Amino acid sequence: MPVPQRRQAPTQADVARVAGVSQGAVSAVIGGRAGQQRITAETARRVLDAVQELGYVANASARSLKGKRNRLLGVHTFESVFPISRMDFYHEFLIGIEEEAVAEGYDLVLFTSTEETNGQRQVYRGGSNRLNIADGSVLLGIASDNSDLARLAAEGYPFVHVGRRDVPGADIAWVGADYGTTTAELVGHLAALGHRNIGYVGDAERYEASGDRESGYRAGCGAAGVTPSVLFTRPEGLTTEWFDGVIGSGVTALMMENEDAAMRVAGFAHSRGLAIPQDLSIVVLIKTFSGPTPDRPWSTLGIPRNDMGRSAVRLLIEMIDAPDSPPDRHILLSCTAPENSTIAAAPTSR
Amino acid sequence: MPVPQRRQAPTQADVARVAGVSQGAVSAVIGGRAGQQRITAETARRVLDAVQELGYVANASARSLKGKRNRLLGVHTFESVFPISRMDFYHEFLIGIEEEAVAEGYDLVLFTSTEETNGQRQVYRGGSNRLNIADGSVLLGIASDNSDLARLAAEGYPFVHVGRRDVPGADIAWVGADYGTTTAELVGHLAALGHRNIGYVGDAERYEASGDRESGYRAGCGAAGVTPSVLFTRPEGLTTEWFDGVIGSGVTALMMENEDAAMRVAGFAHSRGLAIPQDLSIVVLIKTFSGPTPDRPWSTLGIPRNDMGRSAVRLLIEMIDAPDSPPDRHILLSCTAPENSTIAAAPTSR
DNA sequence: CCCTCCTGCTATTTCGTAATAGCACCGCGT
DNA sequence: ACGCGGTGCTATTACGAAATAGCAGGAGGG
Repeated sequence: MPVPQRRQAPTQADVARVAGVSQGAVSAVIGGRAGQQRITAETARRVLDAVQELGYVANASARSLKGKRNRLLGVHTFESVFPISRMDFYHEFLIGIEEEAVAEGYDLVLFTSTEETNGQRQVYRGGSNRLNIADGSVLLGIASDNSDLARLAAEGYPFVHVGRRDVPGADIAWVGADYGTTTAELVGHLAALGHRNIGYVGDAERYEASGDRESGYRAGCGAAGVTPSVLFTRPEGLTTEWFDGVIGSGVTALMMENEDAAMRVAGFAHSRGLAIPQDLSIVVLIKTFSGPTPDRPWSTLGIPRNDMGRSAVRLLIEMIDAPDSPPDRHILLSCTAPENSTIAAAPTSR
Repeated sequence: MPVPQRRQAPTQADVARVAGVSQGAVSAVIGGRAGQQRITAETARRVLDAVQELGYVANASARSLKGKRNRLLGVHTFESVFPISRMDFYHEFLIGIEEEAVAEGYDLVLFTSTEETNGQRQVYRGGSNRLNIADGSVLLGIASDNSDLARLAAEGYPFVHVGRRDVPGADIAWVGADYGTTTAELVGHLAALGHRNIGYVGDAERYEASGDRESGYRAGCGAAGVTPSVLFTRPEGLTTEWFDGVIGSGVTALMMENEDAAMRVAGFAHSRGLAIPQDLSIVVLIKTFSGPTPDRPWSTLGIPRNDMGRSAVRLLIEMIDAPDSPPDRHILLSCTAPENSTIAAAPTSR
């Protein structure tokens, strides 16, 4: 099969020349818009023959130039997209985003050019906004400055944030995980297992999502008739004295926002001869542990990452297609309840 | 503060209107071609102010239609980019590609719009070629068909294939792993461990890379004074009878292209009471096993995936920057030699 | 005082495709 | 014979950016 040795791809004009018709006729035949424009079967055949002969394919740039869209969706992460350490965290989102982009026939632009020397990425760099090259963007990651988002929103650029994000004065579209509900249910589950004294250890840094988890915890405690007990700290802030105090106060279950903190607590428990989960149940609310995978996986809330990625893309495309009648721009997806690996019935006595 | 509600991205014409100049002047200022076109500092300032005010960014489609650069590099895979099953295989390439793109200040376009309903992706799809939107592309994976590549090359589109790829009549740029040399060295290593009878089990499907491995094996045999013995088959083709025959003929080491086949052989060895590697050394030349990670990792050639990704991007950018004086368009990177996990000295007797 | 040269911009064309306006031609009715 | 409507095309324009041609206006020289 001889490959046409053209230096440049054939255009509709080339096809038209071969078929002996005008460029417009070629466009009509290829576009299949027989409704608006009348083409005889004979002409269509000649055009299609010429297409075949020259190996014509449409120039996507010209096509999208006419359509005023690029059919490009941006993916902006505030950290690198494929860093090994963060792989578990972002990878599944990206899979969902890609799957939905495939289904919708969009290409994805990974904004990698926006990285500063410190590894941080920001939307506005040198005053210009590269995101505009895409019809809209999905934003991922936590380390962002709210002002970038506010500005993007103010400019009317279509974007969806993965993870709940409340920016005062701006109505940001987002797809989040419903940590609150699942956390509340989890408290109920622990109460049903006999736990009457359930502690909550939160991160010192508060985000929208961490607030959700905390209020879910409080709601769950209210429903189960358990007194809430909340501590905010960094993992380093957790000391042996604190742990002894917690155990002494009769706590039999801990809900922890931070996996590193949970690892510390596991160490304390071990040194005090307490078994997890027989003596102390532990739930990790979000997996952030940067070290190796522990032998026994934590009981942890399942984040519907794939679904969140897919939903974000779907919502984004809706926003692009119908900028004036926006659909519900805030989507909360249910988390899956944790396995019972580090959850057990409350100890009868200690 | 009035919010510039931009329903549609501003164009150079919009900028020109605000700055009180013509569209051509805006283009000249932005393009920085002060050499050919004279613009006063005052006019340039007004234009740049308007750019800032409107948040203007050039339309990628229009630029590429005109044959200009977008600082976009395409990534085309012939399968989905993030499928779980293939994750190990592609992920590391993508990391390298991303790292280098970050370093060079390019953004990446993942061509996901080219997927057929059967999951296969092709360059020329739906009668159009999307790749044009990027300045050049990195192609990954096993292409079903060489004709796409030949055609792209004939059209003068800059692209680099990851993995060696020889297409008759087209000079395709590629970055490959030097399987041949490492395989040859490996035969020498086995010979030094006392193996005089080293079998080679190849895949029935032959690619450029598999040919490299086989010829490396033959070269290594020649250098070590060992008689080569090659079998091409699918894993299902390996039977107990075949295995018994191989062992009976005195083979003490097997080099296998396919990890699934190696798993089969391990099963046979187990049923015959032969220990790996004490009684039989096995080297897997390329990890393709689709099942769970085995307990003991195979001795296997290390593919420099990250480096291949980075090198492909570097080569691609060179090709884009200097299309007429191409650098060496074929790069072979060394594989790392295997660990001795399933390699041992030849048994003294059996 | 007029002609030339230079400066700094504007006007126009180009890229490939798609949509719209418009134009020849045919057949039919009167 | 003349008009009228329908058919099947062609001609033109627009999309956004960039390159090129060209044009006003001022400076300078003769």
